[in-house]
Amino acid sequence: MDVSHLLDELNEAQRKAVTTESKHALVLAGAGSGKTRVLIHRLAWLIQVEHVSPHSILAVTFTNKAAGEMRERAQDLLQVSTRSMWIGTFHGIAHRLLRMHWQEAGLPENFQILDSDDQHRIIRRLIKEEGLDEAHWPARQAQWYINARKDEGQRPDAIEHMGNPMTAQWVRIYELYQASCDRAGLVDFADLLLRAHELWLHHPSLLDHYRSRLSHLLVDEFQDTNSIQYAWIRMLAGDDGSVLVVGDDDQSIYGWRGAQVENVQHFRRDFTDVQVVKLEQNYRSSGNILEAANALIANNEDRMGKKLWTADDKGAPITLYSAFNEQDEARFVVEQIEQWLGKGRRANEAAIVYRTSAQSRLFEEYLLKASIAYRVYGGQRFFERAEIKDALAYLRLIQNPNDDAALERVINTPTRGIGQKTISILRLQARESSLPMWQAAQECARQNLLPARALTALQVFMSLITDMRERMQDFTLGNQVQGVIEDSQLVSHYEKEPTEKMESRVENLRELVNAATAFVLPVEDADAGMDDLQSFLSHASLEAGETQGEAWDDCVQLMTLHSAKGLEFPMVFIVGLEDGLFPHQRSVMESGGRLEEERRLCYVGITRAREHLCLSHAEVRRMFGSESHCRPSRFLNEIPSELIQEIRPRMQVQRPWVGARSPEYPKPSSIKQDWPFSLGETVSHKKFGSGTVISFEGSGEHTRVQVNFNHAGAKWLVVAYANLTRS
DNA sequence: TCCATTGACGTTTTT
DNA sequence: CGTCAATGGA
Repeated sequence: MDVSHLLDELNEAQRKAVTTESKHALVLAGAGSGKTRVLIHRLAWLIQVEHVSPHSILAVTFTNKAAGEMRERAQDLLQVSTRSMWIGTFHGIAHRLLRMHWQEAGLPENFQILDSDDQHRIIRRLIKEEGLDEAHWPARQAQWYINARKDEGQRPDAIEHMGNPMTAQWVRIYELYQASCDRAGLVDFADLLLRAHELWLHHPSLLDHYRSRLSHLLVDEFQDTNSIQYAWIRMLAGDDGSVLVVGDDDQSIYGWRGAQVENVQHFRRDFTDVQVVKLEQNYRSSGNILEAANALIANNEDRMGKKLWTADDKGAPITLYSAFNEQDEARFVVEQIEQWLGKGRRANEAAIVYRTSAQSRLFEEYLLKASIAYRVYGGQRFFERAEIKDALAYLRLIQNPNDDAALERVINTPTRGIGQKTISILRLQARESSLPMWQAAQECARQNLLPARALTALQVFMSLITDMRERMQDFTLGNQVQGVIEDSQLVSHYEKEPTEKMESRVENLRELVNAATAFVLPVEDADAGMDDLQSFLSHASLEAGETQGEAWDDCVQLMTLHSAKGLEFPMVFIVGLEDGLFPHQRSVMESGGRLEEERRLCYVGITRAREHLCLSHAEVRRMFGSESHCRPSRFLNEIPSELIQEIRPRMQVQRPWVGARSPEYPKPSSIKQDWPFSLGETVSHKKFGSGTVISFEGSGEHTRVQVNFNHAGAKWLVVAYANLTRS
């Protein structure tokens, strides 16, 4: 068979990875080096050249987006159905296994997935019930503790607390939480992975079956795997499975979430016959940008070591703007974007990237003022909205009345006279008898433990749920959702809210009905024995849906550095490069590689840029209400200065004085009006060619401008005589 | 039950 | 400075 189409467009290193004859392969793929392409082509190679059955391939990623993209691209390249291939996220695949083998996994058939919000509520409630001081034992920390233990594969009984009362207390909370989830048939995200691992651990015959079936494993973003994911891969691979992992240790930015970069090193140790391939040719960024990235990341120790290079030119210099304060920074960035647009470039080619999400606000403000459309990544997701979760909670109760998280959510939403008192009686009863709350409620009714009024209210609620279930048994999914929203009277409940919010909430509920109506039960879910409702609910938890806006909208993109990973833009602004903000204060203080992770984050940011990279920092920034002077980020010093062109206004006006609040305070933007050009603008000169405006001086006919010419270097020119033109 | 005021707190986020 | 959650009064 002619396989040239699989190799033709690959470079040598990529080919080596795709055609490897070693049993295992570790592909160290630098940013923009075509790692997804390698993964896809390897997949196709296995099928078309090595004649591996698609049925035997498992490809895992971290995000649904990546999984979807992989399936799509594989489909395109192979021109055969990818349906029989297992392509998905770790969580998605674990979930599927648990649905198929719920009995062996010790789960009820109708178990539900608990998202982190629900998890938080449960834990908080539990800590209260225990009578613990919430200031001393914050639910957030307990949640973090539990998830961290699960990510390490530890169940409560396996944790040694060695007499440490602190640890003992956390373990106790973990135990209580787990018991409460088990009673309710709830499985949290970390539990999906842990249980999938335990499923094989405790059922060797099942493991054998999957080992012989899934003989070829492909793992994307390997540097982000945590202990349990790594253990799971190892277990599945066994002695005979073949594993190819792709990752970049320099882009490991999720250590704080349990990701173990060490897995990249361990892979070579734990697997035999591993071919290591480094992909270092970059197809994304210009030479200057890559050089900056290389120089920066070289400051990290313990790297596998890679050096990106490109066949392209050096490209435009990296620009650096030192703003007076965060307002000035935002103003500058927006002005640059206006120029970008003025050159006929598109808004969605530009991205503003920052360390903390709170930083987006000012940029939004200035973009709004300039009437430039923008989109902020990482807002609230569709299935996480309160009204959607309420509606889903009713559906979950229909599916599984023991789902305590769902019951607590809607037992009094809309208000139906079941107050805190009644609910705590139910909880108490549930705890004492180790029953889910639904059954505890029945018990309370039977034993007459409630005042008449509360009892009536409770019975109204319970029959509402029971009636819904019976009435809607044969409904289509869309009608079920519609029916639940009607019967629960959620719409009129939300209509009582202040106008603006209410409209979008009601609109969202309508959208939920649309989503349910359009939902098609995926074949693999049907295979795993799920019905429409169960599959829909699982999807809602596992992929909480689009953040907001459509990616293809022509908007300036605003996002944190974390969410920028995997994306690329012709024009990238990395803002807020100040010590304390980026690197973040908390990372500077804590040791243990935190600072190196920040540096990797910066590396990720830099390597998002294709043509233009613009860095900025503010000298004064208002944080938590008070102003603070900020040193430029140490990362700026780690980028060779010859790659950076500083754009620095030489204001005739005094620098804005700190804390000035007078309204007539001269804003940099109003000063700019007098100047024919703006900072950073590209201009051209008859003799010197084109260059960038980097500074101003004087006013009126004496205005001088400093231009850094691409060939002639930096020059001061009197605007009145120089005859500069915009380009 | 609902609204208003007060108080604590303040990375990064996908599943 | 802003947000969110908890508390307390009507």
